Amino acid sequence: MNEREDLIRDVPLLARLPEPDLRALASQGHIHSYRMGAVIFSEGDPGESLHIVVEGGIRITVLSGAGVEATVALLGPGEFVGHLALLDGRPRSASALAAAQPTKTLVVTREDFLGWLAERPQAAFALLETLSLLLRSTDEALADLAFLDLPHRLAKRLLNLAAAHPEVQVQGHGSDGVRLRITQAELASMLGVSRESVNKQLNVLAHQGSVRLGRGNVTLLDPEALRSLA
Amino acid sequence: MNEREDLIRDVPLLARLPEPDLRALASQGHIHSYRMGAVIFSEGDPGESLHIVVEGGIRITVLSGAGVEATVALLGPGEFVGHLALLDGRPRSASALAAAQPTKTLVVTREDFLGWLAERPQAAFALLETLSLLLRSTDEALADLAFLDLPHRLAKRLLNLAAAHPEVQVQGHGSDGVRLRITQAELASMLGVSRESVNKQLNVLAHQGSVRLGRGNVTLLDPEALRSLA
DNA sequence: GTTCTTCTATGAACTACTTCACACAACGGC
DNA sequence: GCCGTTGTGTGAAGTAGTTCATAGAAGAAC
Repeated sequence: MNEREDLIRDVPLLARLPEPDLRALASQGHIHSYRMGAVIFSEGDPGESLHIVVEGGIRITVLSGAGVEATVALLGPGEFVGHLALLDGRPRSASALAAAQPTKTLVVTREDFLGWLAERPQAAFALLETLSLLLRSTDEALADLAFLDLPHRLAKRLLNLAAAHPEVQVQGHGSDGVRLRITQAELASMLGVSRESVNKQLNVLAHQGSVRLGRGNVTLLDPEALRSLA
Repeated sequence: MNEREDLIRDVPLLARLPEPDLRALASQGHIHSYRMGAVIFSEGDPGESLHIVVEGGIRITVLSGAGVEATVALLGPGEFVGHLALLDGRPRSASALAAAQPTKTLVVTREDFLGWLAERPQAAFALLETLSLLLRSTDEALADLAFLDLPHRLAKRLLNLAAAHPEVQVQGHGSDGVRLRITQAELASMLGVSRESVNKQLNVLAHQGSVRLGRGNVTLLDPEALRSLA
């Protein structure tokens, strides 16, 4: 139970909620398990639940225009998907797959959530504030995409990812850094550009010494240099 | 007072509210007047109020990177700006100017709004749903920008604008259509491309007969053709 | 009516990305 | 160990957008 509560506290949508409310919500959740590659939900499905990653990972994909599948986000433990479904009950706007083996999620259904919310006016208040902040950051991402070129956007995204996943703090052989577990293809579809472009720009950064590249990971060596770029 | 109430009902953020709640909120608002070009608020200002356009128009601008001012939206009567300020009280993320002469806005301050909201748990609920829909549409716009090329985005935007401003329904000399009062430069900065590109693409549409171009306006002649493009 | 400003129109040169093609390195399965 | 798969690295050719330059037409200012 305590583990669930910790998880739910890390969901930005819910983080500002008072402690007892969190506890009550966590106690209503159920744990689901998925095999690697299993479909958690598909684009167009009725949206009925929030999934918080307990173990493993979730890959969020959308079908863009010509049926090309693009990965728009990768979620690790503590991250979540489906928050909008709780509030408006609309169909899923993206698909979610278990990306790592074994993936467990804490599931909160819309029904449970709404029942819980109805008894807690204070919580609705906190949620409004949080949603509004979310909306701001999406607006900012939109402006970035429209106005910034790839070098800027890449630097910004790397810093964002580093801030969101403070997990792996690599130290040793003369260079510290934050290591992001992400492929260049995944970065590319988050940035709305091709894999090759990301690769080239990452190599520019690598030659400057701002990052170190590896298979399936990028290590940020000089966040300050990136920040001045972004 | 009744006029105010009508206005507030047209704000998407508030439209789902029960009638008496709307009335109460409207009665707390004040009418402000601005001369053409007057600054309503500036990027970075503390966000303390919602403005609903009563008469005239508001131009929303942001400073992109190299200090280039871009118009991100144009608001006409019934439209509004500053909704996020009500909820999170963050600094303004864009500037607002009176675009037409004389511009009057109905202003609801954060303080009034929060006081009003505290007494209406039901309203918070409706707001959550609305905000969540807003967030979805912003997410969609983000995906469009990343995946769609200009012809698609332009067609989509024209249809969106037409749906949002059902005002001017032109009929006569053999061709009906919805006329949008917008310059090509404004369209361009909404789409994140150059004015020239918008002009060229609009002319492609004009030669197909889907739209008719005029100075400061675009008339949609064949919405179906646009829809199949978008 | 004349001038000034804003808006539309269009072409030429440039650039940031794209797609395609391919080489190779790392890891997992067996 | 070997092989299939997934990921990185890179160059060549193409393209959708850019900027710059320039022209004319419609309105607003006086």
